[in-house]
Amino acid sequence: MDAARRLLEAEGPSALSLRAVAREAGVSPAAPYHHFKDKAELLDAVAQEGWDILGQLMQEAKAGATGMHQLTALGIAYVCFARDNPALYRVMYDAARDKDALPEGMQQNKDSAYCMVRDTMIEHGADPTQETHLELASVAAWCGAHGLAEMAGFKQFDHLKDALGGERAFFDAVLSHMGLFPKAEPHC
Amino acid sequence: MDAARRLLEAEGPSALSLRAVAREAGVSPAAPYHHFKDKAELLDAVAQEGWDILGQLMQEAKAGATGMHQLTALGIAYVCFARDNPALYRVMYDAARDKDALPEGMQQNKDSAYCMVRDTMIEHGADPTQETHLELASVAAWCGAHGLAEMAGFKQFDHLKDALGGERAFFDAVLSHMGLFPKAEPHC
DNA sequence: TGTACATCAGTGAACGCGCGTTCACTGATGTAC
DNA sequence: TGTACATCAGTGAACGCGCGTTCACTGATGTAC
Repeated sequence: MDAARRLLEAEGPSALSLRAVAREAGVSPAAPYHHFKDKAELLDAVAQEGWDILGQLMQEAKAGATGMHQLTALGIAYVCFARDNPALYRVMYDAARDKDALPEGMQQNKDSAYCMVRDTMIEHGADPTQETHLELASVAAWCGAHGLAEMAGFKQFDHLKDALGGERAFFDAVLSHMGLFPKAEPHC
Repeated sequence: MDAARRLLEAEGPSALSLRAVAREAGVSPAAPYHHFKDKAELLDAVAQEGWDILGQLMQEAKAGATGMHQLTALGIAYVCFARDNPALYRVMYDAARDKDALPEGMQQNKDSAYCMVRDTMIEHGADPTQETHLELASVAAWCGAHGLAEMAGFKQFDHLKDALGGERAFFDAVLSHMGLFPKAEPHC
């Protein structure tokens, strides 16, 4: 797993073959089969690790903010994770697309990234009895953050980052345009 | 190009090799090299075709709506395009990510998908002199639509689609939660 | 109207490569009696 | 304390595969004089 993570950020998602991972781990091509059924299982494990890390980072981000700003902090943490771990982020969503589903438990586990968004909305005024409305707001926020995460690297938006005074300000400004995320407090 | 498109929707993006395209076109593996410098050039061409089609569909969607609803119509058209051409959509963004940029002209050509969003906002009240604000709103809308396009296929949201009475209603509800897209008129 | 030449889209065979996976196997470590 | 056995993480060689790309070549079509 360590080798996979190392390789991923060094060479990108397309370099993540079973053989390459074994090579990086200093081990024969057959060795990984003692730990994973096949390539897909290894990739799934890497992806799951990614979701766990994301959840953890978002937890920390939430703890470092107050009130409604917690929601923005979650969004920023999400986008920063994607920026800092682009290859891992890709593997996470590739795996999800393969199964046409986000990882199981994403909507159940209290400390999953998705549930944190939902819960934070409830804590700050969303009506938990309006189940559909609440879920829609969470999905919308999730979509917005994911969209931004994917766009953020494009050159076309460099001039906006400059105009706003940095990448973080850009993230903040885009998210706050979505209505779901209030403008952030001035720190990261 | 036709063979590439056919193959893409039949077998998915990972099946889109030069050899496979040649095979699908009923031609030898070397033949494509008379039309494209290498594989990347073919993929770029396929992606560009995708952007053109997307722009066209959005144009039509806009023409079929009135007032502020045009913006929602654009968003829905975008998401529907991604749903109907998932593999092509993937190739488009894969190519963009490779170059860290959306296709050139995306922010210049009047009839590009991105500019249509921007222009439609201006037509319906956005202040064209507040350049940064206007661009941020466009980017936010684009991010939201892209995020939704990527999430829409996940099983986790099936129950929301059911609760709302269909996929289109789901798209509409999520987009309207983003503040940038007013609720749609009741048609597709 | 002919002739010479250039262009073009194709062929088919070959290259070297990295891949996922399987196989029989080895040696170290843990465990039951 | 010894002995027999099971488990475990590994080896290394081999398999068949599809890939991108290159090569010298072919035949049809267009064009200049």
